[in-house]
Amino acid sequence: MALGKDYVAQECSIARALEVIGERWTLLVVRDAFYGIRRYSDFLGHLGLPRAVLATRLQALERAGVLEKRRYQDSPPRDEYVLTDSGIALWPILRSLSVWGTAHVAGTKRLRVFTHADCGTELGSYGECPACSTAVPPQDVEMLPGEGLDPEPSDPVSRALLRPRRLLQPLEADRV
Amino acid sequence: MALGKDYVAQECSIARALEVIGERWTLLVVRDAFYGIRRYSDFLGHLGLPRAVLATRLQALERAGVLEKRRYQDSPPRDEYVLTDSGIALWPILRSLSVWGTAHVAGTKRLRVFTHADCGTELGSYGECPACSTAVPPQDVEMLPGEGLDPEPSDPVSRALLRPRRLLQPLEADRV
DNA sequence: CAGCGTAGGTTCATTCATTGAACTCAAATC
DNA sequence: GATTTGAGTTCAATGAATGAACCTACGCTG
Repeated sequence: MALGKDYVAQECSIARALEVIGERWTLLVVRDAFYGIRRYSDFLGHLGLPRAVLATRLQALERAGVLEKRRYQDSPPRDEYVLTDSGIALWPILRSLSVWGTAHVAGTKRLRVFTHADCGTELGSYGECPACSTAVPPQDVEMLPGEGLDPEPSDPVSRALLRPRRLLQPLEADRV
Repeated sequence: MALGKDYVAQECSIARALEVIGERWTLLVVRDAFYGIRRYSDFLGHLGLPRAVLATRLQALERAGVLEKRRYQDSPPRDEYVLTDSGIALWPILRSLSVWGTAHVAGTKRLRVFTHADCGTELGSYGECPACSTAVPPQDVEMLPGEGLDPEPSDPVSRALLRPRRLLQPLEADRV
């Protein structure tokens, strides 16, 4: 988001946050990173966005310190994009967006259910566990498919995401 | 956000939420509504966005049921835009964005401080009161200027917002 | 009552971002 | 040697954002 056109005039931490994660597709890339997606081609296949936009977003998120690019093999050279601590701190934002979307956008069924892995209780509005009354870190969140989800999606990433899984757990582990 | 270019392929409540509030400027309009701004000209002066964009956003938010347009005088006819219950439910999203922006975007000082009006305690990350351990509804949130804020802003709306005030309280009440 | 001011918009040309398709490049595999 | 695969970059066409100017209905002032 560039100059004059950016939110620079805004003395506001919300505006600053939106400078980083407010562009089109950006938060969906971050969401996918929470789902365990780490590779360019998996983001591409799952999000269905233009390659050029994905490359731009990944670079911007890396520069902002939300994602870290790391080499996972040398020959051929391949990199993966992993959430940093700063990126993991975005979880409450995604959680509150998801809660609001389910409750207030017409026709949104429960598509995914998030539970506290330790006790199986469904998370509250802020991502806390009502039973244990603690904030649940994303590592301890279990994601389960909800009723509204297509049971036979065409792309392999969506198919892998139909299985219950921990947030942040790399997708490679249980690829079909 | 139109077709093919929208997030329709995404079976995801986050994507649905972003369809409504994910466009440029939209969340800042909503933020201003929480600050008590209700009139076209006040949004315009405070946000500094093009009039055409403001008109488009206000209409979209009204259609989505986030804002309600209501006539507050008949001659000349004047309308104001007020948050609906669905709009007020966006508060946790704004709160978590603000917390993340302050903590993780370089150089962001505390610009505004939010406290539980009943007890004066500063809100926690999710907008809860650590002292009373309850979620604080925006009506009960007091907003105070932080250190990083310009003490002599040029536009009258920013000047009015330097005073401590309740969220959602109409700005007209204490206009300078 | 003529002229000016004001709130709340539209319209318009220019600039900028997004899209979708095609192209590149290096390494691995057939 | 030919093909495939991952990870990009380049490019023309489309769509959205910007900033300025214009419009309209009403109220106010002299």
